Amino acid sequence: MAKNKNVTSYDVAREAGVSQSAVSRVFRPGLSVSKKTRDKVTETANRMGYRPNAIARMLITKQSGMVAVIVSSRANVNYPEVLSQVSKQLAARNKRVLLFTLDDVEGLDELFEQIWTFQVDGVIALAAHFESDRLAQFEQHDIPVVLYNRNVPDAMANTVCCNHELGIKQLITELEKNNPKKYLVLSGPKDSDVANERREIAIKLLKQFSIEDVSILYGDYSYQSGRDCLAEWLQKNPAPDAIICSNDTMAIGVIDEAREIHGLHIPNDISVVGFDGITSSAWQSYQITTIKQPVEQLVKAAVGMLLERIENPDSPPEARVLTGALIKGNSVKRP
Amino acid sequence: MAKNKNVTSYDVAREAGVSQSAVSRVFRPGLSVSKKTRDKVTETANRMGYRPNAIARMLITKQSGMVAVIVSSRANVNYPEVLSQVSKQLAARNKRVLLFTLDDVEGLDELFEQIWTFQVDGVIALAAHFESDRLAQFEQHDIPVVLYNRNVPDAMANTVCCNHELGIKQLITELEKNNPKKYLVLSGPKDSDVANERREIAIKLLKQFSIEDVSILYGDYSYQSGRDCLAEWLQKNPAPDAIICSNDTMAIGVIDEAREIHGLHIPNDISVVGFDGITSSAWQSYQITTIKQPVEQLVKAAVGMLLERIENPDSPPEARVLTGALIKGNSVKRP
DNA sequence: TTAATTATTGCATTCGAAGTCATTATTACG
DNA sequence: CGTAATAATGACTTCGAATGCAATAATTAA
Repeated sequence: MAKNKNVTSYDVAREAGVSQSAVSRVFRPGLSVSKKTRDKVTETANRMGYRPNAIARMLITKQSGMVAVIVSSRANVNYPEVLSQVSKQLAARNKRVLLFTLDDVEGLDELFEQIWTFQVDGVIALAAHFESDRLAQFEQHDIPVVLYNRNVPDAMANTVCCNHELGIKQLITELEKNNPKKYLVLSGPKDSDVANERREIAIKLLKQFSIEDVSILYGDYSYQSGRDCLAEWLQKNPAPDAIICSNDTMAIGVIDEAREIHGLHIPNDISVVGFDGITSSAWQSYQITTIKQPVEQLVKAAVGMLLERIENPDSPPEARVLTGALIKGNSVKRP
Repeated sequence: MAKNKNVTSYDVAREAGVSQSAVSRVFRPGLSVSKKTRDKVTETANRMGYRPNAIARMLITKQSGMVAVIVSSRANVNYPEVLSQVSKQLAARNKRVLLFTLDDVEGLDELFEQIWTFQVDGVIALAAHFESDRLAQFEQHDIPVVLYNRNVPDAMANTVCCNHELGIKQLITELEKNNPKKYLVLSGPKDSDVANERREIAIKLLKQFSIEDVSILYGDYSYQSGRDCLAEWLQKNPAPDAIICSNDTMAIGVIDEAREIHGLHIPNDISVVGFDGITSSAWQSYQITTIKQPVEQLVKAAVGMLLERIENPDSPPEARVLTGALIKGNSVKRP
């Protein structure tokens, strides 16, 4: 069996004594074929090792069955988990993932070229920043887009995002139980939308809690930047009471630096909170109080919206905001 | 400009007053076109927003320009880094990544179906286990395969792998500096080829070092399994002097468990080594002595071999073994 | 049993670019 | 300036499956 290679529907048709159309119909669901020919074709196809050629099918149906997933290098947040969820859930809906990684804005034009030429059915962008004219291009090409982990109310694209405001409010509420005096906010990079959003929300909420003594530091989401920022701060200032980090990775860096280099005790000397709920945030040595992103549900929402948009191109853009779970770790001082 | 959608080479040809063949030639490198027509066509194409349709091109050239990357769920080792490297390096060689994730062996048939129908130019499998009849299928379909992070000498596929034997030898040499009495080997799961290889090599090398008192534990590569295995061991036995973990993640689990629950000091009470050199192995709280996989070079080798095989299908299978770097952390007792 | 339906089938065309081949325009050279 | 060599061009075919439409077969109704 399975003779492989270049067995076309014509070959099967000839062998089975039917027309090529008949073969084609057997391999498309819900088309009118008699049981007799169906069996005959199926048997012959199996015997000859025939598989419909997806490329040819794409060409005629104008559906590639592929979804472009754009991963910006900034999106390390849960990257593996998100990506594997996306792949799995798209597979369940009979779509494949065409993966694009994006390092710098330079590659953007090239990336878009690729997307047009591959005629993908849709796009899921993980934490990538697209100017609105980029989004307009997708519109022009009739390619539905879902932005994952972005919250742009006015966009013409669908978005899914974790509820930053609620999450950060919960974190601050935790921190406030000890009435810390001095707050530090360790933000992600200024060119990251998520980082900016988280930072501004933190500042706004702290104001609402009537806290004025807040300093802002800027890291780049990395472990090392968490360490560096804290080290630099401690060179000229006393230790703060609480640090709000824009992600868990920096929080881990902060904790390591505070503990190992400066002999500070977490949480007694400094309370630290993170965001994302990455695996290592729960490790015994850190046990960070953080907001766990509901990755599976976020992805489910993203995939669902995308497919809805593919099937029904006129459905209006939608923003889905899901609530993360507060993880009470051991990085915030108990009253 | 950029009117988009369904602008075909015929449209451009008509508008530019040339034949469709001419348009096609302009967009393929190295074909004979006069400067005049080239300019005219390029201008018209840009004005009309024409992009060659990759699907149609695939059909006629029988080259999809896509490489299937199969990620087994077991491959968490450096997953994000490897994947992003693969994507980047393939992009540089003008190939795209079609991503498949593999959870269980159940999905394998379906996965292979997909690969045939999508007519990918090649396959890179990350730490997936394929029986030899599976490999034979690739052969039959004339699809080159590279197995990443696997070392199967007799296979008919290309393989790239880190030098486990050398790496583990270096680790044992480090450990031996203190003449530990009791060794534990914490292996990965029995159904993982890499885990089995690392375990057997460790056992063999320990014998060569004339060490007989070795116990084997089995984890599943996860943090939690590292903790659980050590906890279980310590219930009935005294602490060992050295633990060889098959990956860094389990080593981190072991360290956390030893330190936080059992009050043991690393490295003074127990020396621990890992393997892989993942980011978190270098975090201040762990500083694991480990072998760092040369991910970039491994990927470069894998991509290089694959493309070589695509261009020259008759080139013989090859196994590339690259040497990892010994990272001297702080998890092994100094003499 | 026959006409009217309905279910199957095959023919021919289509998707969009690439490549073959024969034809025509250029250039080179004696 | 004429001829050979070369470059450029377009008409036509190809890749492999899907589908509209007309033809035929199977069912049903009368």
